[in-house]
Amino acid sequence: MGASYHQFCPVAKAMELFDERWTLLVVRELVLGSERFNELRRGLPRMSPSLLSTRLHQLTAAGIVRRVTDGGDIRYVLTPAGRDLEAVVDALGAWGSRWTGRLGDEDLDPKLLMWDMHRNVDRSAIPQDRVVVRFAFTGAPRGSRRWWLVITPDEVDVCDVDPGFEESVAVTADLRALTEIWRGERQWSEALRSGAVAIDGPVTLRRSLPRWFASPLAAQSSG
Amino acid sequence: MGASYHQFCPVAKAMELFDERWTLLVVRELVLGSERFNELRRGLPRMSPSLLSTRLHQLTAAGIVRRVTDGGDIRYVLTPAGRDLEAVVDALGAWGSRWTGRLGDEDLDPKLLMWDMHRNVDRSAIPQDRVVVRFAFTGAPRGSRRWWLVITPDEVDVCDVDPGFEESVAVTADLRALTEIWRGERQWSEALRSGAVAIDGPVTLRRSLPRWFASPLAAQSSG
DNA sequence: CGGTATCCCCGTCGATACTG
DNA sequence: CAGTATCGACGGGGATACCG
Repeated sequence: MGASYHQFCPVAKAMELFDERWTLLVVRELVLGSERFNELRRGLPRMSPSLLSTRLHQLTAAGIVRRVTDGGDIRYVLTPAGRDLEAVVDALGAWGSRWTGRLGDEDLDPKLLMWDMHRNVDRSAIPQDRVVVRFAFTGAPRGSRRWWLVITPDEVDVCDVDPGFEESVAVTADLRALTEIWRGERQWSEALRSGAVAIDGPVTLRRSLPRWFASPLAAQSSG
Repeated sequence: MGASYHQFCPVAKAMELFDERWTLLVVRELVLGSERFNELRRGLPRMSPSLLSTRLHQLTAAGIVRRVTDGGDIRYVLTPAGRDLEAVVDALGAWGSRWTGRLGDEDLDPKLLMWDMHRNVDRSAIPQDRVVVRFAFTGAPRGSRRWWLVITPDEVDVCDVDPGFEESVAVTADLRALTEIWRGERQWSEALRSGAVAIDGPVTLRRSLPRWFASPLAAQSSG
């Protein structure tokens, strides 16, 4: 746990838990629905596994997380106290959207963007059963420019190598542009018009693709 | 500034600012109305002046605080971005009230309690012009057991030495009990009945004293 | 009153490797 | 998949002294 502030103020008591690096981002991942260790890691790629482990222990000790085992299956779930933190995460996210300004180049991460988009696919907006979307990012480092989302009724997979299936539609995008769209700071329509993003494929897919991805960030900043 | 998380998520961008020790408590003080350097220090007694200085610089660079000078007068005021943080502080305070459990002994601080009470006196609830309240804390370290609040129409002063004026009413209290009352976790009536707190003085003053102090913490946890 | 300067320690965190 | 072990650096921040 973090050091005590020696204050009786509830804000101080709360911040004793949350003023340590990564802690609230772990909570964010749990609020977003991740439950397994390596699932959490994918949402927190720059966090070392040992530190994630430490944080999960701390959050468990604080009564925010419960480690649930079922056979070999291990999941981390929020307790009622943890679920109540959604209000804190939301308040921080709302403030961050409004006031943190333009993203730095170091904040752009195709892998993380794909991971976040993949878990917010709105299947009901997709007019076919199985769709393969290829993403090509300009302005991303070599080796993380090409990605595929394989969307089936049951699941959505992220691949960084060609999965082999025939691609249904291709998105070519400036990494920053697509990130800003995802954050709700830019419109698909504007980005397509300006050429920052291009969609290639059958017209029905091309037209509906922007609605396949239901960004919780954009929903938040507009709501 | 804190190190980057390399994430585009608004929660991460916000936490880059607030995951450093003390930062959000400085914001809390500003939200509560403190404006001068040494006024902030009184609300953050365990924070070194150099660190407070650093934090104020960081908050200024982040567009959360503005340093306003008028002659020799220097004040720190929240910008619109800073005022928007009130929602974050409130969410944290609400969560902290509900879930941080019993205070540790190290969280009890008569000086801080007096400072917080003094700035939340509801003058309109006091039936006289000038009132001197003496506080005697049991369960506090020698040297910080006796305090006085001198309440006049214009201001409220905290003293740790006898101010000389005749005392109007005296409160004898277990430090933890009064702190818990202040946090809204206990009722004056119950504490008086149980003997954890005693009020001595003229009956009119004795009866109305609990309403003189309008705790923002109690208001929050009940609302 | 409103800060800065300095110093040093200790703990956090990051990196990497490794295990059941 | 689900973590633990180890190790080193680096810098945050606590304490104290001091200045305009």
